[in-house]
Amino acid sequence: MDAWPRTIVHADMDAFYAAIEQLDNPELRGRPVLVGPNSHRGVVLTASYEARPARVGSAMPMALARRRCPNAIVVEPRFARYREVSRIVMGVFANFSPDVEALSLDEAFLDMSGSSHLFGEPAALGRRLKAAVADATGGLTVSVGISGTKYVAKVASAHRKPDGLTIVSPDRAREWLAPQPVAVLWGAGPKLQGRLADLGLMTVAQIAVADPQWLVAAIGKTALHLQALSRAEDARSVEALRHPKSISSELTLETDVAAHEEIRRHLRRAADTVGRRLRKQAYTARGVRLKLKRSDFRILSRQTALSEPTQSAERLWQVAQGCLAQIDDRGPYRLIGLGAFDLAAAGGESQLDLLCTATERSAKLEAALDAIEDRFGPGAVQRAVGPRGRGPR
DNA sequence: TCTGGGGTCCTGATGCTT
DNA sequence: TCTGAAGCATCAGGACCC
Repeated sequence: MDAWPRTIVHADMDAFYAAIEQLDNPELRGRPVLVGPNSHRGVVLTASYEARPARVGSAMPMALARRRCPNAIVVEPRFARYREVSRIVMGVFANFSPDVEALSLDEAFLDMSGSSHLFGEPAALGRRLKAAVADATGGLTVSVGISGTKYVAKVASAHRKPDGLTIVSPDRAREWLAPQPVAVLWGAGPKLQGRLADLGLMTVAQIAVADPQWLVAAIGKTALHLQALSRAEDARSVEALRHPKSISSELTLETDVAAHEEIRRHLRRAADTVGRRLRKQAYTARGVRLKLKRSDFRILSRQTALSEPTQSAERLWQVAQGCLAQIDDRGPYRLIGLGAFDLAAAGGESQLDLLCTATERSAKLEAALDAIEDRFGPGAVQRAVGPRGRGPR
């Protein structure tokens, strides 16, 4: 079929975390549910559809969400459970296509090009995929968008939520996008939307026909990317195997801190977490980045390139302390984070790293600590038994 | 209203090399 | 030997996404 040179599916689970809580606990069904930490600095991770008429949604401060929706039930997130259901959902997707690109726990792209003989035309394929997900999960719904590019498929899946199925034939994709607001363009967040509005550009159609030189002069090279999307041009393929470029851990503190000793303590926790993830996922890092968020929300960061790749928490911590020493600022800080970047598949570690890794912790203990942090949140082990990764010598 | 955590990508400034 | 330009890499910060 000429109109469908490629068939790309975007599948996005509806209010995933909240829907799982309602699935597991019948008392929550039909009631407004907010999933997120119930701390004074927490934000909503997911709001169930029953809560959304009260104008609450993801990333909203929990305190505000509770004011707007006082009858909502707040549920602490259970990421281990969400990962478990995610594996089931991804397994369903894998039954439909060998090319599945997971974007997060609750959404994925599937390349279904040339499989109409197996699953039928796009509408039939969409219905079968939705039914299979509901069947495998005990009733969770997924919104599906199908088109000829990743971008249009993604916009289509969000078009009719929840439990939607939107099919946009590639030959009318540009026409379908045209009347939509610029906010649907991937990469146009609140800041850029404001700048585009200042230029009188409110719809996708206006971006599509704007003079590219003028647009680049006005908003920079991002303009070319936006304009390609506005014309439904997106050649990216579905990539089943993607390697992470960085692994990080950060924590917003209950109260701001300024003392270096306390900052170092939090860095130790972050280094333990990042080191553990590096080892678990079999990567080494050649760079360490320290991140501090001041009370006024200004973010400071310092990074250091390593001469030797590492996956040792001890090494990450040492380097992060060096980064901390470079910062000429007294704080206080509300967030402390540590990231490892310039990742490579592990295998060529130095003898020193292997020694560090071997002596730091056994794999069994790692798994147990993982489970504890999953159950009780980041930093739970440190809160209970003190800084991790400094076992008896 | 008062703003999480884990990521990716882009941009401008700066410093190094040729 | 010195200097400036160009190209490139790195760094810090910002915006964005889920």
